[in-house]
Amino acid sequence: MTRDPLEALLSGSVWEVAEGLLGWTLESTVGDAITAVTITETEAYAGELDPASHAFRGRTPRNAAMFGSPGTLYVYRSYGIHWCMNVVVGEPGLAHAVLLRGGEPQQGVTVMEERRGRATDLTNGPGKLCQALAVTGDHDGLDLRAGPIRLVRGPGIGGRTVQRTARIGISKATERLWRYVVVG
DNA sequence: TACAAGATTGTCT
DNA sequence: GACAATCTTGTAG
Repeated sequence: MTRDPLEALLSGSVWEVAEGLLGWTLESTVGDAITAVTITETEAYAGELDPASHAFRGRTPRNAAMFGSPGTLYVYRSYGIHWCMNVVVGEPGLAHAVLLRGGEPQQGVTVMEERRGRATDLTNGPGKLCQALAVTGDHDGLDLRAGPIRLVRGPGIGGRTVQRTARIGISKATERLWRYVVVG
């Protein structure tokens, strides 16, 4: 069988994927512009096993995409204002997902600056990342292999270390070190 | 039917 | 460092 690196990555556990996604490229082809970032910050959410996950209390119209197949994009609205995106992992119905929290601008920086309305802090946060790449609820449930939002093998983390820390912005299960960050 | 809380960000002091 | 903006979900009456 083919050795598609994305398939190989997605076949792992949600924690393996969260760490393995660091250094990958997230490419967006929304509109006429192509924008891409190198992923440097992720968090693991283990569905119904995880009190901090949206899927903990079962399936709802909002989180339905999380119960789909591995490689599905799950986009949700945060605080009614921002969008945040996840990569679905594991068997369908498991609702495991990796939250993409941040990255380094790699392509289409000018477009990202226009979308963000500023030239600093373009992609160092979940909501900012989605705005810079023009990811919205319209992309919820899409396949990350097909686009317009795609995951492709990136330059890697260049020998830098990966740090594991507590997750951010949640009030439950904060003792679990399920956040992965590239140092530097 | 009403209300509180949330995987955030930007602005003001 | 503190607070407002704004929408979806879950729970209570």
